[in-house]
Amino acid sequence: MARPKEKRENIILSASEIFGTKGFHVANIVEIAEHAGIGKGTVYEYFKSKNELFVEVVKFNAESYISRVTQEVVKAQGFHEKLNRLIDIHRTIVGENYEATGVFLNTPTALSAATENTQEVLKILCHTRDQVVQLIKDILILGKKESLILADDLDYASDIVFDMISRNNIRGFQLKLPDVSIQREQKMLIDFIIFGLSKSQ
Amino acid sequence: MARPKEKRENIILSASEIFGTKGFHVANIVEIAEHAGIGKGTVYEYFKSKNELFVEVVKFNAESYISRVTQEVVKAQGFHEKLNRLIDIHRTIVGENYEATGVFLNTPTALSAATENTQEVLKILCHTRDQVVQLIKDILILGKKESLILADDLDYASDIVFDMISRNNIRGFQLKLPDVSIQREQKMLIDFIIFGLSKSQ
Amino acid sequence: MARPKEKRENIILSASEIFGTKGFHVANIVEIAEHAGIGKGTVYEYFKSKNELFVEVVKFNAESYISRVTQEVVKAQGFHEKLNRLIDIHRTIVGENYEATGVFLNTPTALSAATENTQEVLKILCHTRDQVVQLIKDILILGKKESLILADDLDYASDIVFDMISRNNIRGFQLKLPDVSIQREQKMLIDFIIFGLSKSQ
Amino acid sequence: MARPKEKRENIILSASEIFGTKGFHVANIVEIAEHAGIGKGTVYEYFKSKNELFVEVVKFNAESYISRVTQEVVKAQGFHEKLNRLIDIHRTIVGENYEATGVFLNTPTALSAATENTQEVLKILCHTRDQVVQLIKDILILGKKESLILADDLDYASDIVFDMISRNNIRGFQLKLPDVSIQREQKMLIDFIIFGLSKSQ
DNA sequence: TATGAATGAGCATTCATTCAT
DNA sequence: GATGAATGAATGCTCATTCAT
Repeated sequence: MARPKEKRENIILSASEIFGTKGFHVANIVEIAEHAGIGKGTVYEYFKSKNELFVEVVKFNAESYISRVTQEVVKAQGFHEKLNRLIDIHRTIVGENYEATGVFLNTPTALSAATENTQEVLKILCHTRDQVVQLIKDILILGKKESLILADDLDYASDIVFDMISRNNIRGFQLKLPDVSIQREQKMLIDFIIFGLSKSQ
Repeated sequence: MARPKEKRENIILSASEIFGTKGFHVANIVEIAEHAGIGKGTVYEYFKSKNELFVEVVKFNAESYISRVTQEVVKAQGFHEKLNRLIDIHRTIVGENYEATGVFLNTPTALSAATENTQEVLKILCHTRDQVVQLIKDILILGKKESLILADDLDYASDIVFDMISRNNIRGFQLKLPDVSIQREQKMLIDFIIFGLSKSQ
Repeated sequence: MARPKEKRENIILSASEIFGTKGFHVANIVEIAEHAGIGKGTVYEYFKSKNELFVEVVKFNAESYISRVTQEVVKAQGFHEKLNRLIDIHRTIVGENYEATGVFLNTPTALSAATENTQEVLKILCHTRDQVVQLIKDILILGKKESLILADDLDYASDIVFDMISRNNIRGFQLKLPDVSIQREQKMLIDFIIFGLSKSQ
Repeated sequence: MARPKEKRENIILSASEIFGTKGFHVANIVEIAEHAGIGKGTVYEYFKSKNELFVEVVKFNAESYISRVTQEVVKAQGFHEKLNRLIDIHRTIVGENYEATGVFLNTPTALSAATENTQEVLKILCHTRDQVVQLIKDILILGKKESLILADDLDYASDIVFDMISRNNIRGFQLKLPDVSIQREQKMLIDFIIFGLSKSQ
């Protein structure tokens, strides 16, 4: 017997790409199935409906995103390194699958058309966002301990930093900036986060 | 009988609302026509297709957005007031029609499903964004003149400020924050823009 | 503007034939539409779904059946003539559209597979049956007045007479009996109804 | 492991119930297999197709019906007792499996949707009906010998009696009459068969 | 032999678009 | 110009059937 887990994941991966590229409504099951190299009926062996498949796609990517980001940040030491690693891994993930991963976290509205499961999808995305924001908050707390930052309201600060990180990367990929520019922008971003416009960047 | 121009705008207004609320694919022509108080055949007298209508909707809202923002900023004096006015008017516009206006500027991906005209829509949105970013850059230049900010790369800075302003407002509306919180967050936002995390907020 | 009533009825007539010939599940909308000489989308302009169309088909045929039977019986005078006319018109109607009309009245189970609307359909069929049974009861009352029959429980009697009339005709068409035989059987049927097996037929 | 014969019959029994309850088209192989406690592939080891299974189900029930009815009637002595037993056993069988058995004999049209095998199924049902009608004819011959009935055309008479017996029972179950009423109706039915409406019932 | 994962034909339904009035 | 009846392409989903294990 084939291990269903693998096949299921295969479908999710395929669907991630198609949903990511075309959006929920333009993506269609036949294409997802063909892209996965299976018959369309098979998709329905693993997922009750297109809607359910979509929710699972979002879940899968959200979990994978969180897991990778967390692991990466844990490995780093100190405020600066952790922040850099966070920005790096975020960009890497977005780069691997521009639409399917990073974007999801950022633009819940992008999915608004999924009608039936909008609520469920939004819940997943909010939860994911909350987790990353918490991660960022921990980094900021570290930054305070290291006297690198002074901000008081770390909840707000971490929230805004998350936005900046994800917007930053989206922009990078949308504009297809060269690596050099990306690194330069990343440096500026960190400066901006720390010093705002008050310091010459 | 209404003059053609008025009828056309009537359709665009109606379509803005429906597209904005439901997204391109879930919105349908019949509903847009009914909401405009006309027959669905009439929509096709003014617009070649649903796609074209959508493009016109985006154009209309983008232009209206730019025009209102510009007028508002012009009225204000000095860096602080201009920045505040910009954030205010942005929030006002988003508030008037959450989906149809502000969000468009921010999340090109939200529209990715419009297939045929994705490119055209993206061009409009990028152009709009560029205009606001330019406006922000002018404000930042003023800020530098007033020695309120020090940043060098004002291109990058204005870009990032734009993101922050729009994300900030989206968040406000998504979380349905009370006005008091919004004002508090707006203050924090400006502080963040100017001082980053280096200053106790 | 075309008179919708006519087109609607056209679809019902077409659907009666197809549903009648093939049954609810084998019948399909495209065939019904083609048979009606229209596009399949048009069917949905007049009926919300295949299920609703089916219910309307049953309603239409039931009403038409009742109306024709009643009119015919009213025209006749006396027990014998009324009973003969009833049997005649029943056979005529069944003959015109074997499946779509008479059979419906007789074999509610034939429709059992219509799932969603089984209950609604059954209600219509029961109601129709009740109406004819009442008509028969009135004929039997007349028969008693004319001292042609003696039965006491006319409710039961009319019920059973209805069954016999409809079964009789179904059989005639299923076996494709020639007209002579049908008339002979009709005579025997009436004798049976009146005298049972007690009288030499 | 069960001997093939048993397993085959197990499937037929299971299928009888499902087909009987839901009709040919709504019934599905997975449910039949599950209800039989086997895998759906196994059904195809014993039957070539859903259609063939259906034909076998009809055959099985028809044979079982004939066999039980015949055995029961043989046991009884005299016209009255034989007729009563026939009506009794018919009702019992219908009661055991309302849809799967008695109804089949009665309403060939109920099955009309089975497309491919309609003809084969109809042949079986007609044959079964013929057998019971012959049985009834023998009873009627006995009745004539006992001078209880006078009818000449016993072919027609037995045919009509069959219809009445089966319709009568269907009605009993559809209306869910209490036992008392059923017995009362059974008495009225026999009276009707013998005396028609000429005798006060 | 028994199984159930895989498949794709088949169908109900939606909706952008056309066009006769 | 304004309308909405008519249309059929497009698509989600079901389920009988096959076949590798």
